[in-house]
Amino acid sequence: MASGRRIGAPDAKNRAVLLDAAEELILEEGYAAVSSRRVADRAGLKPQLVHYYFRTMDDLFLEVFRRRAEQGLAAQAQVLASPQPLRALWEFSTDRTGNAFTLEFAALANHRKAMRAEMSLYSERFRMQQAEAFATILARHATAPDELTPLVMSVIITSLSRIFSLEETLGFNTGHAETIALVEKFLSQYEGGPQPDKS
Amino acid sequence: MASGRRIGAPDAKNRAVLLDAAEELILEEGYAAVSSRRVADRAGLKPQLVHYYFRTMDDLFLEVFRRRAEQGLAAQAQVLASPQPLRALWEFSTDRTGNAFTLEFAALANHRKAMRAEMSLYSERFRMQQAEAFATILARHATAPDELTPLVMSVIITSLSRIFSLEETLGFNTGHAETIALVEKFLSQYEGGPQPDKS
DNA sequence: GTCTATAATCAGATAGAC
DNA sequence: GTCTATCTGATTATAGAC
Repeated sequence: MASGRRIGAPDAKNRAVLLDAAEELILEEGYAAVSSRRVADRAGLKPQLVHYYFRTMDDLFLEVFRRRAEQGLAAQAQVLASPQPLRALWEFSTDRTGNAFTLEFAALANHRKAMRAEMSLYSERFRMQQAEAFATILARHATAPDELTPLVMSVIITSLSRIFSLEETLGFNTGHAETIALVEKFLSQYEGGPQPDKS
Repeated sequence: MASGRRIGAPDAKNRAVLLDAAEELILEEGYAAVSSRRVADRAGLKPQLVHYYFRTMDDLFLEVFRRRAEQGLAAQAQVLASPQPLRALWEFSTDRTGNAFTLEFAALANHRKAMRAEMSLYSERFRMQQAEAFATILARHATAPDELTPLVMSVIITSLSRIFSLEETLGFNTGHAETIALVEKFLSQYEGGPQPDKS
């Protein structure tokens, strides 16, 4: 028995309201600005409720992360089912909001063991999901050099798009246009030119 | 006149002591854990002194950033003077400590205007310094495709090494070995194999 | 030029009321 | 199962003492 304190039901309505409020705050002001008081204010609830539904603030952060990560995995699965999965992933990985979250959680994970473990786990799942989708594409292209495995493509695409997104958020984009042109050339080589989305 | 409050001399000894303490704390526990009390404790000084030498905590962060950034630019200039600048930059950009700082400051910059402006400025200087050094290398290689400009090389090398460093800090390295092998091949193509450093 | 006493506010967490 | 009164301590910042 770790503690006699009781905790709210996982499906309680106010629990979700608090998660939403915390998520918004993380995005708008960063994880460091997220306190029980501010979360509660935004949710229209009393601050003590944060500690009723989440044992500690770190628990709250973990739950927000898990929720976003699961949504992200589902969204990425959709994206990878596109007829041009490389191109689709490139667009997907450039998403500003998604990358803003990743930055916040990475900063948190850097100093909190539980968050680090969780992020590592989900990073693996994201990357493997990408690699599996790319394996199909590359099988069709005998021209691909041996070194360009699905995993390598996944690493390069997400690394570049993440840094681009981050730097653009900082208001800095030197060298982006030229590099995007190179990526574009690469994408066209493996999937053909950009096709208008019919969905 | 913004405020009647006085501020400590820029070259005062305790000012540097506080900067050192803040820098250590940012690295070890993250910017969110940096308070005037904790900085002062580590420096062996009274908390109020932080506000004597730095008007606000944000000013302190800004000063820590500037100091590191200037040191970084000097270090990078040395590195780029190497006989194998591409290879040297690749090693340099993989530095864990440097990337940990960048992560913290990026998270801060995401929500603070002054920090964002400062980071943008220095990012530009780092990138241009790299691109200028690479221009010399690429001039010797008529085999380089047109798209692979010095700026593009700079973007790709730093993007990959940053993400690698970050992911490894999280304890996650899926796909790294394969991608590094590809980078290695690329480096050898432009600069020859790894040479033992004689310095 | 250097430092401190003090103000005003906010923080996470828990025991206990409904 | 849901919520609140309350404790204890930390936070930034300033006005004023040396």
